[in-house]
Amino acid sequence: MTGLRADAVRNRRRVLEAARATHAQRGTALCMHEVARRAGVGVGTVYRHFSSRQALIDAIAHPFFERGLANANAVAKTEPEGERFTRFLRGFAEELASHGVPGHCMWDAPAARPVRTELRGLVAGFVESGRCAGTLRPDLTAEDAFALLWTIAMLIDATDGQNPEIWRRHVELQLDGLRTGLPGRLEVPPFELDQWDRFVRESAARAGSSE
Amino acid sequence: MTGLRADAVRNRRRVLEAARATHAQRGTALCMHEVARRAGVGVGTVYRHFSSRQALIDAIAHPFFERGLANANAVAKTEPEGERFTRFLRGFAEELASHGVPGHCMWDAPAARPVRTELRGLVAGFVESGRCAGTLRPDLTAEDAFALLWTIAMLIDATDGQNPEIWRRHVELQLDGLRTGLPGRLEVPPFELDQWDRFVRESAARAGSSE
DNA sequence: GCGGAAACGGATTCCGTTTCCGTTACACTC
DNA sequence: GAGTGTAACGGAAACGGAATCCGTTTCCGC
Repeated sequence: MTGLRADAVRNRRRVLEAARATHAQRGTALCMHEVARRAGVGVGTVYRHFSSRQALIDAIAHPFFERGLANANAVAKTEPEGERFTRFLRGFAEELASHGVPGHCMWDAPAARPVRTELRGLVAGFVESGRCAGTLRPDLTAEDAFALLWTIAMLIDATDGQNPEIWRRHVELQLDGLRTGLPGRLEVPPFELDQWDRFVRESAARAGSSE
Repeated sequence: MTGLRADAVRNRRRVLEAARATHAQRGTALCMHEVARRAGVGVGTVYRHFSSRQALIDAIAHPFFERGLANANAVAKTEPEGERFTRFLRGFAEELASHGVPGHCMWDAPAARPVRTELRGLVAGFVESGRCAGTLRPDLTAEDAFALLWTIAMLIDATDGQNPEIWRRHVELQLDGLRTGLPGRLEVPPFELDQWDRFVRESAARAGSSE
């Protein structure tokens, strides 16, 4: 990244800013011409820095995951074990709703991979803590939590965080349903992390190709 | 619809068949040229019958809802009150996974509106029965169920029904979480049907415009 | 300041949707 | 069964947006 020429650095920053501004208005339907125009550069330059539309959106997604991670770290530090997952999920949803969300795509954005991995580790820890503390059902897995996060993100993203009555209610219903209770054992086995990874990759590819 | 010239009727049928075949292979990323070629007609003809790509996809969505409705009717007739919602949701998910699903868009497809409305009424009935029978949590609303159906559909649709380990597990986790148990009262109020309708409309529009 | 590598910009290609209009052939009359 | 009005057809072309290509410009080490 360093070793870039001065004008290149400047333009890269401008393009990113323009992309963020455009994304804020148009969502993931942003158009490369418009980003270029706003940044005061040619389309070619946009493509020099971000090899595709998708790559540009990925780059925008990065700060979102960073905030998520900061959030998760705060939760890990300040919340009691039994409450961590609940607090994290609520915060995640609010964050998703208030700062425009890159859709499907963001779940596989290469730029954000390390951050996402770390975030995932923390979430897995929250699930474990909750189970040990006896506040989450004992057969809940980290992967179940990831899938849940994904569906909630879809619900929120579908209308860019409008309709809070709907997604807040959904989140609470979920949280309540995951508590320890008298529900029976699930007859369906848990799935593995790499199955989830594959799922995310495929769904992102599918969403990308049709867009 | 009737009063159409004989050749028009024939072509309309051919286009629909071709569209279904193409959709089965390519998902909602089908291309109008290809549909036209397969149907042995010109693109113009496709557009005469279906005013846009979206309209064509809507038309494909119709039979899906009809099968869903048939399914729901069967459930209403044969299953005990307390089990209806569970059985319906499982069947809905399997159906979604096995017959290619039109994505976001289908939830607002005008062609399927009457069928969808009827289906929705039945689902509301299932929720009510479950609550009365004491198998579903008493604060669950029909609208909660619709939102749940939507998120499950997204999960399944994201990889066209591949990854059954993931979505089956998710469905069972949901069903188990909705049972009567000792979970607390939700602090978040239920939302209204028209809020849900607005949500669906907006999300479909958003998904459509970016495709 | 000079040379050449790096970066630029936008015309161009590519690909998919949608429109438009000259042609075709159905259906109805006599 | 020929004649006529018109619904329906087909496909060429316009359009819109992503991605590429290449001639031009700018930077920076010497």
